[in-house]
Amino acid sequence: MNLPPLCEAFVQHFGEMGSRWGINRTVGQIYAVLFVAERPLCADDIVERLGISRSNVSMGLKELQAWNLLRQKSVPGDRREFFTTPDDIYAIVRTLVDERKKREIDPTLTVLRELLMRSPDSDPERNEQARMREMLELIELMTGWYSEVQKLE
Amino acid sequence: MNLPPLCEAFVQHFGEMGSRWGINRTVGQIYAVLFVAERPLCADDIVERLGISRSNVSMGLKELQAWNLLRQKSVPGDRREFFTTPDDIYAIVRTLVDERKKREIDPTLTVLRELLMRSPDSDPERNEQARMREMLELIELMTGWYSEVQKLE
DNA sequence: CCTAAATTTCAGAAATTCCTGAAAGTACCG
DNA sequence: CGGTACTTTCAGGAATTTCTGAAATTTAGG
Repeated sequence: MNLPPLCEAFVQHFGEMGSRWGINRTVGQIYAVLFVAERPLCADDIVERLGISRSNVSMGLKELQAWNLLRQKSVPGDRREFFTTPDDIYAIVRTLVDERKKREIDPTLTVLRELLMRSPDSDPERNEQARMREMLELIELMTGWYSEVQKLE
Repeated sequence: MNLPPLCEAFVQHFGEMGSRWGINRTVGQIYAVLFVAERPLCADDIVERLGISRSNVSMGLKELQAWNLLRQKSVPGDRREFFTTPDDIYAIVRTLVDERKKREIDPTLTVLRELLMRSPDSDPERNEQARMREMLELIELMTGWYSEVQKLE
């Protein structure tokens, strides 16, 4: 890793946290590098700083874009793409929360609705159903609040 | 898997979500089984319902306990341990959020404080430092709010 | 079109995580 | 104690995820 000491420690930490955050080590490190960089970086800058393969960087950037966590800058007369994280950290956090909701909550909401929709009340699994319905209602309540809060912003 | 169809679908879904939630498939499935069960279950009940090895269940239960997500019941005259999820789903969610904060946020808070503490302001990495400080301040703000809300409950 | 710079894809190697059966541990009872 | 019913630990095999280099694809000039 080819970074000054403070940055290196920061990047290492984000790598380790990456796994706990459902992204992998490399993706976490790429984000950390972009986050502290004082100018937009291109893929090869990241290769150089992290000492990982070019293709790995490409995949990592793709994943971060799928998470909506990057801004793309192009420099006129330069064919390469440059990337930054949004300047406003609060915006980053909002995006993170949104995306996690999309991946971690919404699918469950959908599945619970479907399951409960198509099973009759007279089911032999009546009790289990009640428990699932309870869960569904709590999730609906909480996502409802969340989308209210989102509107206010 | 030895479960009635609605439950099986529910359990399968929680297995798949498990990975997105930082626990693994089996642990997710174990929790789902306990969640819908209408009585406390012992380890062998879970083995039977999920068709996985006894030792895997043991490890899964241990992990769920580390997450504080189980209640333990003992039946007098029976040597086995029985487990349930808390009845109050809202309590489950609170625990989940607490534990995730503990694993996903608090370590970062600690590391950032340490890093920024020991590097002088005159550092050549002044710019990167500023960005890290910004992040630290936002996390402090947010965890501060969170502990206020916690007190109210 | 053709070339060259840059990016993406992807098969399989490397690393990591998960799962199992066997063995060891624990606790209770007679 | 010795036996029994249950639980935990753990080495190593199975499965999954991550990473790489080589090849394919895209893009912008000339």
